[in-house]
Amino acid sequence: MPNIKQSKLDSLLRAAEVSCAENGARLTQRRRQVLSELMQSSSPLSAYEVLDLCNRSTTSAMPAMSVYRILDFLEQQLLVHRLSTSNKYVSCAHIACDHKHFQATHFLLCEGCSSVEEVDATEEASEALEQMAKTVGFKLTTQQFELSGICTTCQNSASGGV
Amino acid sequence: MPNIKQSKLDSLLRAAEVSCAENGARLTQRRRQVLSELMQSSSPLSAYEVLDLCNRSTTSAMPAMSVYRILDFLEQQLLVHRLSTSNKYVSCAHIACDHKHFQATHFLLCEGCSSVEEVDATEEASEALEQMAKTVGFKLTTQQFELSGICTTCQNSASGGV
DNA sequence: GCAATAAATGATATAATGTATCATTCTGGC
DNA sequence: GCCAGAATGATACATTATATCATTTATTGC
Repeated sequence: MPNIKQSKLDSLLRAAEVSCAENGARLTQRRRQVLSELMQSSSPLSAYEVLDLCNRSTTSAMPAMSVYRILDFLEQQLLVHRLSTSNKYVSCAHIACDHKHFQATHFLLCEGCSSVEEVDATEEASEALEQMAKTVGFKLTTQQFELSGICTTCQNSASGGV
Repeated sequence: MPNIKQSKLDSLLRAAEVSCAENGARLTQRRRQVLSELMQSSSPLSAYEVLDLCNRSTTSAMPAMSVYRILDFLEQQLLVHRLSTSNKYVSCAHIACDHKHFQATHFLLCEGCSSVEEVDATEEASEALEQMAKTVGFKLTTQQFELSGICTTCQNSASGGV
């Protein structure tokens, strides 16, 4: 279910290519393919789900190893994010814009439709959590949360499905 | 490395037994064994790590399936918590006291010594996160965060390890 | 352009983690 | 003791992830 238009996909991939080039890296055919599948998915995908999608759309079979390698690469390039609670991957929501990942990034996971919303941490939330950690002497280093909830769409379509 | 005294361990296990009984459940020998290993560990353990520890201390080998079943049981009884970012388990910090899990529970993971601190969510943090979700129309259902950082001990012993 | 080098991918094997299923044993109530 | 249900054992298998070495593809210096 391609939930984005071809033109949109193309421009995202172009932006990703530029972004890689700026880091002295290359967005090869395989990497583009993996990233493209993630961009077209409305929900996070596991490594093997990505693999299946890739092998469905092409003739030359990709080995699992390659998918893991490529996902690692894409994550380093900040083109995809890994959700640690589900061991799945989503393409970054800010590939085409000039958004930088200065703050912590959080993910809102809809229990209804499995969609994911990527949001920046607010000052208030970061501070409140830091304060909470401080009360037991902890000094936070990184923050990335995956929050379960119900998205707007699913709240309205009371049924709770896609 | 048993980081708790035998007397402490015994009283924790007794409390766990009582807690189970109150729910009409039984803390069997196997379940006690698994819980005991988690209580004695200073850091979270994976299912297979628990399995190895159990099989080291007894003659009759426990199958992996049992460990998973028992961990599920103990989690339902709120005697252990599952850390979703690492797929590991820790024994609850509040087995012996009358603490109830009314609020969300968070976990502070020390990058230095791998220890875990269990803390209740503060009002401020919960509210700030809810607010953050609200800005994109999300309604949160559950919250449990695993925050990386450095614990007091490791901050002081600048070396950073146990 | 072409060899030398590095980067990326292919291919195979295997480790690690988690679940399904059915058989067996244990437990409490009668 | 017997029965029903709970708990565990045992086996197989699905899923997820990594190690390793061979091969292919791109880049650089000449």
